[in-house]
Amino acid sequence: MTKEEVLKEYRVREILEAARRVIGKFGFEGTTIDRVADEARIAKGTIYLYFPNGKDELLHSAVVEGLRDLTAELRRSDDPSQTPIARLASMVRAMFTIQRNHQDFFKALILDSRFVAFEPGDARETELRNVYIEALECVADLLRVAIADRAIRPIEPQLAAVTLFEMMTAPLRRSLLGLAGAPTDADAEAVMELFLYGVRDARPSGNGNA
Amino acid sequence: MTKEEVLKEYRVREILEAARRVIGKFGFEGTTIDRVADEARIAKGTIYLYFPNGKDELLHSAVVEGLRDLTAELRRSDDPSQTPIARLASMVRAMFTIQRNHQDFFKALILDSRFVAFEPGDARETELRNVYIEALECVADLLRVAIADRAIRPIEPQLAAVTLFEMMTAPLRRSLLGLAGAPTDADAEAVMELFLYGVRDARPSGNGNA
Amino acid sequence: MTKEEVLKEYRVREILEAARRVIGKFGFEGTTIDRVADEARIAKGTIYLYFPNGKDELLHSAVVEGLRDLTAELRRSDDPSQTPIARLASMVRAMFTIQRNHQDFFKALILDSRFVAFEPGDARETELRNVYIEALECVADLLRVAIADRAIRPIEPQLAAVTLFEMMTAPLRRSLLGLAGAPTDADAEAVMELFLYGVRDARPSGNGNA
Amino acid sequence: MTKEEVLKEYRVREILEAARRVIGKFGFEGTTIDRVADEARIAKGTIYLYFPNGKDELLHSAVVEGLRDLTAELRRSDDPSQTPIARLASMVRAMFTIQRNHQDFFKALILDSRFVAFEPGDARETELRNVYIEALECVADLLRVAIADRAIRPIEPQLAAVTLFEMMTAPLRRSLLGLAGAPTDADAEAVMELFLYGVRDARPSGNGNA
DNA sequence: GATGAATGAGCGTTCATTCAT
DNA sequence: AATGAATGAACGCTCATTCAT
Repeated sequence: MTKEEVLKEYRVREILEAARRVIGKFGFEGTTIDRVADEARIAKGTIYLYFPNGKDELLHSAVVEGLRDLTAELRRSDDPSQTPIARLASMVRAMFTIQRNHQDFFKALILDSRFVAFEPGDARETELRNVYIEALECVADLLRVAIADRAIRPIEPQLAAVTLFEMMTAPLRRSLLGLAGAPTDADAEAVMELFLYGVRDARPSGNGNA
Repeated sequence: MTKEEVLKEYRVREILEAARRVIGKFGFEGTTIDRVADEARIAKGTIYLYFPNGKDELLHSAVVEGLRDLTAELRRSDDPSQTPIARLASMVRAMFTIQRNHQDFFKALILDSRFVAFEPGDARETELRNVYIEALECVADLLRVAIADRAIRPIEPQLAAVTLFEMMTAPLRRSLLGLAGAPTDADAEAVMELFLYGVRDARPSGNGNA
Repeated sequence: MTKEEVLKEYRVREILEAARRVIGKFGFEGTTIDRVADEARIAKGTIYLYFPNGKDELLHSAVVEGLRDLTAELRRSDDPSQTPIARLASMVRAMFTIQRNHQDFFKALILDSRFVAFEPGDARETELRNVYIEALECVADLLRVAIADRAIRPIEPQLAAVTLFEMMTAPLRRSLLGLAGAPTDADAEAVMELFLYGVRDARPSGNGNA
Repeated sequence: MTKEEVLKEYRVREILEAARRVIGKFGFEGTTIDRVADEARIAKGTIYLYFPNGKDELLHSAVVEGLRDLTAELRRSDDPSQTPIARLASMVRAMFTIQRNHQDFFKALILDSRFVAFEPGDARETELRNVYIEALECVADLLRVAIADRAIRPIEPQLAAVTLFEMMTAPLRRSLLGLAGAPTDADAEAVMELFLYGVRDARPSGNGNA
């Protein structure tokens, strides 16, 4: 990689980080090129050197990078020597940690983003899809292992993974509604337990109607 | 109710429906007063006769009405003579039906909305919260009954309700990612089963590691 | 005059009075048809029955009527049996009284009005001119008498009349600038004295340089 | 001063001059951002670079600048080595000159401005007041000197100054009413004489009734 | 005649984008 | 490469005017 490329990558990263902070502070709708430039301490025009396609591209990249970080973190937190269930629990905890660390950005990402809002066929839609799927597959792969291991039922792994992702937003949503404080580790455990066992009462004396 | 009030309510409804269609087509960010007026086949200024506080109020009302419709539908679908579990299943199916009927709007609502984006203390934030909570409580109440009935475990009903709400977006999200077709009744069943039983393998020979 | 005409004149008067109150409260720029209609307790559309040419015509008429009232008041206050100087003093006092009675309206009229803002040739410009001149001539005629009477110098009566009119706004302007309280009778006397004697020191020991 | 500051000041001046021309042509109510931008041959948005607070700020600045120019001109025209009366006469002549040079603008300023139209407490109201008072004080100070010098009577200098200001608008008003041509030097002399001596006939044979 | 709901031109303002320096 | 002044399309909103009832 040439010196120029290194510099370029550094600049791109700086801009994207600034964009994430701005998104966190002002939401997607409140994110303007001016604010990102200010946050990155560069001139507005400079952004167009690194993101020639403008704002859409920049926001897209910021979201993609956020999801990639998420994926990377999920992978880093994984310890294949553990049982599948323990690994799943680790992943859930890891996602909660990331949510907490980049809280404002993920809050915006979850509540405010148009996730898949590009024109059908737009290359960016594909990329966004792929990076989301990649995060998903971390979990789905683990589910496949767990299924093979008979640790969990033979359900559709991808649907279960999406479901788990959505479940993890529940404590955040509840917090935003003022129904609870910020998500805690206890919430991570609660979500994990719901995901594993559901709500059904398994006690022998349980009411067996369905 | 006087004739004027009837007419006014009719107009308000027409505008809100137009707004919902526009939100569905263009997302929240792409929703402009011009587009709503065009969609409602009225002049731009007319909107301000019925929504004097402008766009924010209009979007807020559209979202609130959407959630109210949801709540109403949940209540209508409920048959208290059934077992709690059967009633829960009905609710899940009802929500899927609504999602299907107003698919684009709910897609925007779920993926794009700033749900709680008003200034803290804004009366609208409170209303939005309340109407969301009302929908939530339909489910939470049912969960309380089910718990009393020992049909489900003594979990925190409100968290479980939020979680169920989030879970129900999973098939929609999956569909939007191109990983599956539009949500079906089968998806409703799958979500219901996950919610009830979780993913854990309950077979006697199951691998019990945790 | 037919019954219809009487009614019409009554309505016109009501609307004009409402307009004057609104102008007083909100200034010319803040005067809208809606506000005038509200103030007159009639429907917006009704105004167009009596002022088919719309807002410009209405404001024009309100100003004209205000000036006519002023003229009428000046005439009513005049007592031809007095000396010209006493009659002038009465007129100045009368103008201050009117200013006080319709303070807000005249404040707007003096400070805010486009007095002669119509297209050249517009019939309304002519009318406005004429009604203003009519008020002016009340004073100018008196000045002519005074000149004939050798009570005042043989100056150009019309210019002197305009000047007196402008001088009378000085206490109001001073008040609006916060440099003094609302115009008082003492201000009327001071203006009158300045108009009669100027500022020059007439004392024998006075410094005679010019 | 850096090059940027010079350029900025130049632009601000250009915009303000354009604004003054537009105000002169269309009056305050007819002054739109579009027209000012057109007149200044810049894009509408550019105005907001130099007047971030928008139209109110722009109009305010235009008026303030106009009054400052007036004050500066009054000071420039003053020659302290002359007698107070001669200095007063110079000031009156100077004001007429300025009126002539920026005729349309001052016409609007005099006839159309809401001079003190901001919310009470608004910093701009204070500034406007102050700049007006500053112009006033040029004259009031001179009047104080003249009083000390016994050239004029011991009248209230500030009221006399406001009165003189108002008197100077008389020829302009007369002209606008079509009662005379544009103000001339002769009008300046006439105003000056009225201000000094009033209208009273001082001839020995004069009619002394009051 | 009286109404007021409906209209849409026109306003002030924002902000993504361009380009001369 | 980096800048930020300049641009102008597009937005939310107001309000004088019209017209069906």
